[in-house]
Amino acid sequence: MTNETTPAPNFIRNQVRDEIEGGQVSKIVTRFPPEPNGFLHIGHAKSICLNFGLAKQLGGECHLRFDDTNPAKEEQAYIDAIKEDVSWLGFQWAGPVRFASDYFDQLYIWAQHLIREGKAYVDDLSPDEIREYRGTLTAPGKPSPYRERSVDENLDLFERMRTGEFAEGGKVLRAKIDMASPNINLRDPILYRVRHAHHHQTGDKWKIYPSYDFTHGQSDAIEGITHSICTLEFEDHRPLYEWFLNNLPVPTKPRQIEFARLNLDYTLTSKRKLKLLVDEQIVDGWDDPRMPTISGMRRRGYTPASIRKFCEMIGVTRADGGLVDIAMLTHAIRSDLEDSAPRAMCVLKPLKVVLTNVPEEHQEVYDVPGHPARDDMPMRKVPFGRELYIDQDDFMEDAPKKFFRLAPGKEVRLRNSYVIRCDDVVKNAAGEVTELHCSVDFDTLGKNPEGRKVKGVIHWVSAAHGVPMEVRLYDNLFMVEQPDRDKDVDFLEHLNPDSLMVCQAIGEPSLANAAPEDRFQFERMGYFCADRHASKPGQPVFNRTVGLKDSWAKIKQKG
RNA sequence: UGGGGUAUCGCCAAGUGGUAAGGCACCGGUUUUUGGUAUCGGCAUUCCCAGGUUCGAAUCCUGGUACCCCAGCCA
Repeated sequence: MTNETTPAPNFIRNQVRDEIEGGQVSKIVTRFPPEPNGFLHIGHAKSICLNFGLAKQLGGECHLRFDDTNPAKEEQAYIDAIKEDVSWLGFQWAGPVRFASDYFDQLYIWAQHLIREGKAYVDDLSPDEIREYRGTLTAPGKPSPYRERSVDENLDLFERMRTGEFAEGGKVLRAKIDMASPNINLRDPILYRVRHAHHHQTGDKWKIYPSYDFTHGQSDAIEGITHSICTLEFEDHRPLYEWFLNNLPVPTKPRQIEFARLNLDYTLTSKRKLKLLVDEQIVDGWDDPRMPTISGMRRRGYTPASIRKFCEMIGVTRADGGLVDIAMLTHAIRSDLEDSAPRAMCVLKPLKVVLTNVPEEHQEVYDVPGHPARDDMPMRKVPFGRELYIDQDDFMEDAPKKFFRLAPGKEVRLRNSYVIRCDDVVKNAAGEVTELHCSVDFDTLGKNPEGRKVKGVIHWVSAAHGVPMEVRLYDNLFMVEQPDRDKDVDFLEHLNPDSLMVCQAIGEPSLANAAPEDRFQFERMGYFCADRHASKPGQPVFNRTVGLKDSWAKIKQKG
């Protein structure tokens, strides 16, 4: 039922297609290489859809490889979460889950190879000294005094680094390239650093860990990756990526291609900052429905198809600095759920209505379609009686002309039921409306009233049959388009205090036994998803995924 | 006047010398027992700017401008 879009062309897809047609590549192999130091977010979804999507469409394969070269920041829990997110999005990796750490032995041998070739050396400079010697953006660096050590000494020192003889920060292995290069990545980049850390995959085997630069391209080469797709900030690393491939006896020569990362309105796509929100308990974990993480969006009610569609919509380019309108995302989920979500009525902010001309013992049950356009969805039973709840927002005492809902003396259609007229407004001592007395026109069930038009339709729930339930409404986590735009203002300053609103709602009986992750359209209110943690059949808890488009809100705003 | 990139409608984005796709958003009509959906129509004489080449330029050349990335023993 999901309207999966056909793949849009983009410069990478076109290039790979040309290479396949031209015979330069027989089978494409890509990889998605997350570091297990946090949860995946919507920006990663773009990369996942690109890498897995490309492989799928062009008859190749895509690997899942954890880029686990920094044990201090990584955890098994993140590995588990990432695997689940990729699967949930609907992608299967080829072969086993892979780890850069699977290649540590080979990488070590290749490091020794560079030393023997005179292309790598052990440096004793401190971190601060290394920074000084590196120079600046405009000034060239200068060679370390340890740069010309002999091959034997380097080999010996490197071996002793491995066995844990030296302290962290004391020694590093560096490539000997060019300290005066205008590309800072070529000023003798660090290959290995000493880390006496326990690694989630390799345990305590290693006291040294390879850097990203020394690991990534060679891992690609070992796996036979043909196209190593990454984001634009790695563009400056490409000469280094290629330097390793050209100076090491690697089995294949992958190519790195860069694309622009996703920037989304009102959304943070920085793992570091998202982690802060979690650590400071500003949100309820990585999968809080307000988080732009894959798991947060899942819990909010986004479907895998909607996220895939969004990624197709935004395209893939090298143009940076752009900012995607969040409306694109909400459009993607609405268009999916419009077709697939069964309908139900649920009153979020209940206001009691007594139908004075309906007898106490009166009972009616309607058979209502589960979806207005799909007769393959099961019908549901909707009971009706003397006392109902409607939403507070559907009544106004002093209603403007364009307000088509209920007001004193005015008529409105109860969705799937009769037309009623508001006769009396009951208030408490504080002057607040507590109850409405209305009368039913019994000649309006399934037909329009005689001689007049009733334009408004509102949803309702029978008071005697309604199911109380918690419903959570969400708004943007941040109040500004780019919460981390200004370097001098803490992004937390922009937090939206009203990003979560909890309602004690009353839903129609068909909602009572919803299973976790069941999705519905609450008519006129939006799309809702039973919370995968808190919701239980018989005691449902719903999260609002996204509201329906609301043209009344626009009219109201204009005045 | 360090290096590497990018500039096409409010936003995303096709387009690769032959006379500006599409989506989102927005505006208006029709249908509608969801102010939803669906459907119809509108929405860049112009492609960052200025010159130049050409019968013809968003596409080629020259010179500007703006924005993004790089000085982690992070990835």
